[in-house]
Amino acid sequence: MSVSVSLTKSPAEVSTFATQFKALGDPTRLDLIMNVASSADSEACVCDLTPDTGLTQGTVSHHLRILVEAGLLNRDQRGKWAYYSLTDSAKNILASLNLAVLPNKKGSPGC
Amino acid sequence: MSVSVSLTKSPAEVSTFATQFKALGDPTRLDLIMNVASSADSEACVCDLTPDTGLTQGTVSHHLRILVEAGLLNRDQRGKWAYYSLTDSAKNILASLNLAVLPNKKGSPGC
DNA sequence: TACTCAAATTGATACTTGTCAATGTATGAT
DNA sequence: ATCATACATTGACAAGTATCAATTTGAGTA
Repeated sequence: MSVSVSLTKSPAEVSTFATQFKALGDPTRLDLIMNVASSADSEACVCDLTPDTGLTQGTVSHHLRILVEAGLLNRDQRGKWAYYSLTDSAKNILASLNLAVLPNKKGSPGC
Repeated sequence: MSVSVSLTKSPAEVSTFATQFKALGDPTRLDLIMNVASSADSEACVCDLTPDTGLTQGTVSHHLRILVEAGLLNRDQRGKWAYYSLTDSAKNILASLNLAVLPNKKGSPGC
C-alpha cells in the first residue's frame, strides 16, 4: 500500500503562499522582515530599516510595499512616520519555521 | 518593558531560507512540489509531472533543477527515468506550514 | 550496431524585477 | 506661509527569469 499524503490547502491558499514565498525570496526583503521581527515591539519605520540595507530610501520603501501587498507586513502611519509590523501570517511563518521565537500569546497552553 | 523576540538562525541559515523561498515563490514550482508530495511514495518522474503543468518538458526539467539546487527535491536516476522526491527540508516546510500532512515517522510520540 | 525513449541542455526571446536618481506628497514645526 | 522631515512614487536601465523549439545526452532494447 502506498503512503498516504494529504494536501490541506485550497488552490487559493496555495496561491497565497506562493505570493508570500516570492516576497520572502528576496534576501533584502527577508532581511527587512527579520529586522522588523527583532525590533522593539516588533515594529519599525523606514528610517530605522534603511541604513542596515545599504540601499536608498526609495528602494526600501518599494520592498516594504511588496511585503505589505503579500500580507506579511502591516503599515501604520503615525504622524510623519510609517511603522511596519508583522502580520499574523508572517508571525506564523517565522514561528513555524523557527526563524524567530515570538512572544507567547495569552495562556499559551502548550501540549 | 519591550517584548523580546529572538532570532534563532545564523545568517547562512537565513540565506538558505531565502533561496528556498525564492524557489517556492514561483507558482509552477510550488505546484510541482505539491504534485511530488501527493504522488504515490512521494516521488515522481518528469513525464508524470509535465502534463499537469501545460509546459514543455524542457521547461519542467528546468524548474525541477532549480528545486534540486535549492535543496527541496532529491533526484534519483533509475534507468531512463529520473525520480524526484521531497528532501527533509521540503518536508519540514510543507508540514510546518500545514501545506501537506506527511506520513508519520517511526513512533511519532506526539506530545 | 542502430534505434528508441526519458531527460537535460542550449540558444533565443519576451517579460519581470531590483535599483537608483529625481520628484511628489503629507505631516509637523517655525 | 514657509520650511524641513519622512515616506511614496515615477521613469529609466541593467540584470535576471520563464518559456519554447531544437538539439544533445544517456540508458535500455532490438
